[in-house]
Amino acid sequence: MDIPKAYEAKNYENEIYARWEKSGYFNPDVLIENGLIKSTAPVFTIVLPPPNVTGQLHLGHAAMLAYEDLMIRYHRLQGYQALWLPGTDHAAIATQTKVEKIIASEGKKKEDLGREKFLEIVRDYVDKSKATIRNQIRKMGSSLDWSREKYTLDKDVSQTVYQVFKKMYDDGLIYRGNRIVNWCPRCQSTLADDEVEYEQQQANLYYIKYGPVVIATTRPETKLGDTGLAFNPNDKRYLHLLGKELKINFGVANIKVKVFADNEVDPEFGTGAIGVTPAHSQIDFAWAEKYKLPIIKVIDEKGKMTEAAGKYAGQDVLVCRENFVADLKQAGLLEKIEPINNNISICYRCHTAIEPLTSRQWFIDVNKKISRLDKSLKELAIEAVQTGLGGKSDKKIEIIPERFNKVYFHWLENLRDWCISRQIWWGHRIPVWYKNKKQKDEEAEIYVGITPPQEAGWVQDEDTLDTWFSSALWTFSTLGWPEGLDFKRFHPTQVLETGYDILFFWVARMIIMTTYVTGQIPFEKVYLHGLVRDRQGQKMSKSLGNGIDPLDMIEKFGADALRLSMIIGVTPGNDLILYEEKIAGYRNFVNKLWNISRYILMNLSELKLTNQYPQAKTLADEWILSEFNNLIFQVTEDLNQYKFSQAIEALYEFVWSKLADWYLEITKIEGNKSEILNYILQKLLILIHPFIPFVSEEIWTQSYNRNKQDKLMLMIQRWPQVIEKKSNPKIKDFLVLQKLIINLRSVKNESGIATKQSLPVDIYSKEFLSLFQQQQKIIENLARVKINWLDKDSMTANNKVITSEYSFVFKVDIKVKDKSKEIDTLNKYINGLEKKLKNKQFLSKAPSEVVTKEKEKLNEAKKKLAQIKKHP
RNA sequence: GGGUUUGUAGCUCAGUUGGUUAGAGCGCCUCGUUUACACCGAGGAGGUCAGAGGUUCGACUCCUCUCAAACCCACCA
Repeated sequence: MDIPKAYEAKNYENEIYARWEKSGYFNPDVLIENGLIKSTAPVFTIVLPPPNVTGQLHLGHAAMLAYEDLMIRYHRLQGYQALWLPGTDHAAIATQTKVEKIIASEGKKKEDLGREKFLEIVRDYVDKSKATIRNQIRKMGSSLDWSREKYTLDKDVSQTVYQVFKKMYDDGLIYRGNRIVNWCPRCQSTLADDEVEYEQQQANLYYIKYGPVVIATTRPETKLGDTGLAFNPNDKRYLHLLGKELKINFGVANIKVKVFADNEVDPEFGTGAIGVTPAHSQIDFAWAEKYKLPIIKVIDEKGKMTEAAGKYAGQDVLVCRENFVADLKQAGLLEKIEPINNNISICYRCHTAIEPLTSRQWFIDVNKKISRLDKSLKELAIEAVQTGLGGKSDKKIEIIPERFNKVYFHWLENLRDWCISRQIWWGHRIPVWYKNKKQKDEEAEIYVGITPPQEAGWVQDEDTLDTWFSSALWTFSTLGWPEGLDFKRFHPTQVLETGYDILFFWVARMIIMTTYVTGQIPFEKVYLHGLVRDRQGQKMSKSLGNGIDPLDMIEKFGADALRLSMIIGVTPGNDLILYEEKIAGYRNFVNKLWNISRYILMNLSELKLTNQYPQAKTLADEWILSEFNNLIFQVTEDLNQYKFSQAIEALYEFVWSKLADWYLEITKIEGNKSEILNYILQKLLILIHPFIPFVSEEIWTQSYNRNKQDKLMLMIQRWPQVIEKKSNPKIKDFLVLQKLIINLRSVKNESGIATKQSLPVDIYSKEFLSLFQQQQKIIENLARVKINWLDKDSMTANNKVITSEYSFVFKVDIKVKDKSKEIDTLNKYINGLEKKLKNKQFLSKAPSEVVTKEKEKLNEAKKKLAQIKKHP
């Protein structure tokens, strides 16, 4: 048989994926059509978190694909209708920015091209990018149903987007308002609150004479737009001013401010008095609503001062700041400047400083009660996780790990209205038309619809929707909501698996929108994975240059090894540290499995698919079958509880430490194991397939599917059943046997005796003599010794004797290392146990089984000690 | 300011509801090519479980505090 010694993943993986894909079996409908599962089989659905169309596959994606494919393949093997639905996201700002950069390198600007021409270029770019990412996803072995692939800008998906917009508008949940928003002057667009990041910065705190008081501010130029003066109600310094309207003279400009007191003012900061600028600060805007202050916008969308800023109109914000401060100084109004550590808000995409300003935008009202439900969006989303919605999807959403519940609730409770309009071109254009007027006109007559109004002359809103608006609909917009058969079959989905970093951006918003639109939860479980970090624990990123390219790793070690490196030792919600040696280590495991099957194939004339439980003929057989049975139980249990790491660790341990290191070695001694090896290999490949699909399928092909028939492929086999629940009492005998062999090897090794030299030993055991005699061949072969059985009388103190915890004794005519250290630790152990057993509290309060156990331990230890002392 | 997580062998991590002399992989040391595998085998060294208290008959495990690291939310006008 010409099976290579080493498994070279890259020689097999592409061909295997092609076979899987060609079979059509990623699509549950095809399995039904072929009679491989019943149409009544339970459903298990995951929608793939759609990667951005801009991107290359990175390790975050790779991890996501590994976990999701694992779940899908497990359920497919369990006989479910397993649907994993692929798709991509148009990623509005990210994509537009990327293409802008590309055309900029050719010296072009999007404004010169015009909207339509620019969008054409973006579409071309997206087409290419999509093809790349699709193939990269395939490289990981992802068993996605490509026939159902979706894209956020697909016609039907877009249709759903517009439909939902209209529904929300009709329900009064979407409104247009002139409110404060986060404005990115570079992107020239609004951002949602959670798209804003913060960065610490050294800034100046300017103390400015402000009529009768002094205020402190880091942004003097905004003071031109002040309409209020605030202090804390307990601050007696300013109480006399409460309710007054003050004229403030800045020398170069005059403003009018209303004085009010609010608990949110910190009297300790600065002078305790604040100039309030409703148009350019989130909290000031809220105060303006509360205390009915006028709103004066002094900074525009380009980051320049407006007409309202008087002589500074048209200046850049920073230029104005400089000029204004100079003017204040001149007028003797600048008291002092203090350095201060300040958090400034920046755009999460381009890190430009955010300019909060008022603007006429579209918002989703998260607090308004939906009349037919008498609940707000916020309440609905909380309910979905807290108690469940009742009705068809009465399950409540379970977040794994659970601790993220708290984070989720906290976020929702503090959620403000969500600004959904973006001033960029790439995305879903807002389905709103204005009659003969420009959208800036507040009084414009509005038409909201899925299609444009019939009459001529209506002008569509220039803006597009926040990319997360369409992503929020993803579980049902991809399944043909509301009438599609797939929607009825596969929604709610079972699991959403994604990174915890988009819990708010995406997961929470899906819950908000889906519960509102469909009355169902979008998914039953949320499995959150962590971030992939480098060896130093740093986040992998392009700018740091510490990123590992998953495609390189696949090329070098194979997709299976990469998958293992991201599953083993990883728990949900926790970050994972990845580096090349780790992946190489798991490549070795894959190779080990390969060689195990190689050995089996070389020794077995024939491999047969069978469900016949094999007959155990020897102690070793009993042991391995019992261990394997436990393994089936363990892996199934762990996977049902989403403990992926524990499941594969159990498999790893079985394959390497039990099957390869012991049982296969014993087959070389006992021979004639085809029935058992056939059984174990067959079922083991099924158990391990969700973790390492490629190598398992390849071994399967060589063992059970040499003609490469679709219907015989591993990916559609049935998950093995646990045969017997009780553990076999004979197993303990095998453990004793192992112990003896390990002890013998240890003696040989430490005495410097060559492994291959067959060492003569005398063995005596009171308890296990017959066991050892029965297993003599195994002992002699595995430990490389020649046994002479002793009876008790022939024991003498003259020979060096080794004891084991199972109270057997063997003596050999060689030097054995000093035992004093072992005696020390044993003595300590015994003392501890004796103390414990003399303790009346322990005897009375501890459960009797524990006490018995401790007594047994003490006896064992004493016996052992006695034997060591007798034969030092 | 509020919150979360983490701290166990040189490194990466397990350790189920408190009941072993605390485990694994990698790395390290010694030996080794025996009918699959050197991407291997055998043996071995290595830990006062961050620290201090407390609860308990008993704590790596539960509670409190301290120290250290990472992250999230709010935000300083």
